[in-house]
Amino acid sequence: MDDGGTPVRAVRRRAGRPAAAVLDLSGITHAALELIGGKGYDGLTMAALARKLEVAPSALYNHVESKHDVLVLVEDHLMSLVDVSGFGAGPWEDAVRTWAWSYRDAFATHTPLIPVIAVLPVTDAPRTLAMYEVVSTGFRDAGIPEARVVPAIVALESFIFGSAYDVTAPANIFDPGNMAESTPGFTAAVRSFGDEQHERPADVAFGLGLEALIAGIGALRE
Amino acid sequence: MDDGGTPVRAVRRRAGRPAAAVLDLSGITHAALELIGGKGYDGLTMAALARKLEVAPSALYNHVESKHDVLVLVEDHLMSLVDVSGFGAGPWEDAVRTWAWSYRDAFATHTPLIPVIAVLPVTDAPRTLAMYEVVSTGFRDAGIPEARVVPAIVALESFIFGSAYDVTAPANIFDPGNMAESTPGFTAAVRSFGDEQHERPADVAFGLGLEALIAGIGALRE
DNA sequence: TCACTAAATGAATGCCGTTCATTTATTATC
DNA sequence: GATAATAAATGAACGGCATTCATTTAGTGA
Repeated sequence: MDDGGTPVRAVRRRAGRPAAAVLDLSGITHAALELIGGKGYDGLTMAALARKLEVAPSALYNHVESKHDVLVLVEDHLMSLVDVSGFGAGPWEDAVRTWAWSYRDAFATHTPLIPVIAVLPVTDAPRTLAMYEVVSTGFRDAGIPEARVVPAIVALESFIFGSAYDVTAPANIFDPGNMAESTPGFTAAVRSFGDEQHERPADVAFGLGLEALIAGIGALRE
Repeated sequence: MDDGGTPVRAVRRRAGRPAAAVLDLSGITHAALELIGGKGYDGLTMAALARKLEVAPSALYNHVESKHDVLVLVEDHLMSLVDVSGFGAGPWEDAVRTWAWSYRDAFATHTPLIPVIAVLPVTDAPRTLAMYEVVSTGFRDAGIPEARVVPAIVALESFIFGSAYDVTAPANIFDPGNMAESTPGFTAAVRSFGDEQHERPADVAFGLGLEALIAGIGALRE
């Protein structure tokens, strides 16, 4: 596997503008995704990105203003993996389920992007905006009062972001260890949950919360 | 305001163990909170922390293993601000409301801790564990089946964490800007929401989602 | 008394994102 | 067609970051 550790070019490119541009936003995005796939977000550094693209680190700054821009590129790419196909093609509840599960799954392996998305003006991410257009239209057409569409989506997204973290939590996160005696109620609850689970714990919690949100928001329809 | 920029000590302490210990975990925690209060999490560096405590940066490593440990100290301190007083003192729904709103508020100004909490084994944070004990007992006593207590809490927490980010989002985050024409459904929804809001937008979304979760989880009682 | 441990200093390390002067090629203008 | 402006690369440098380590000094237990 190419870890981006060693440049493959035989000869160094000499200074100055090359005949054909080496870099573009799409190439930067995909190189970033490869680095993340290999070593996670720790592996995504401007130096490693430059190495993988066989340029000097400073060359990247002709195309992005900062590393934050790179994260936005990756975020907007991932957003195109979110499945909005259910809206307008069946019951609203099913569309929301498909959307929410695919949204959580897309970002569960990209949690470092969550702080970026959560406060990112939609203008900066065209595919993200396109996703909102489909979803908000789907909510309106399902009968959600227009003034409630945005808060309903925000509530669902907040739940999705938090749940994406949960997927990455270690299996023993709730093991009270040697504190078990002083926390009998919690310890019993953790045991009882562990005993009867078939699905992944994170999936049980996500399913439970999602169905509650769908029911509560669905009740707003008129 | 003390920004921790300049050490106040007149004379340098000479090398070697001092007669009385200068540092302890509580002092480190409170100095960290002061730094965060002043300049946010960008201001929380090991060097700034050392400056505020009037020690060399390396001295901190006699008390914590890494900066991550400092974040855990802060996290566990904040968890004691979460209001669990409602459990056992009135209706379950009211207890959950009090708990959830105070939990979200405690971490809305500390979102960089969320990636830390979300994957932190409870053993490492005694106050966090104590909070779970009260909440899980409250859920069980309210009639939530024992095997559902943990996923119910996890679902609520996921929503709370995501919502904490939402509080910090810029006011114009949903302004579609010059893309408004291509996203008419979303643009109309954003307008309609903006027109009639009285509360803070983040509070409307949080209230909506929280009531849905309370209703859905409450329906599990037997 | 003496070894061991705890807690401080201060110097050094390697990595990080970013900036800037410089070089070269393309594009736009007269 | 010359010339100016712009775009895209290199390579050297910067300050800041968390962390490590040798060293010094003081308290502690055998």
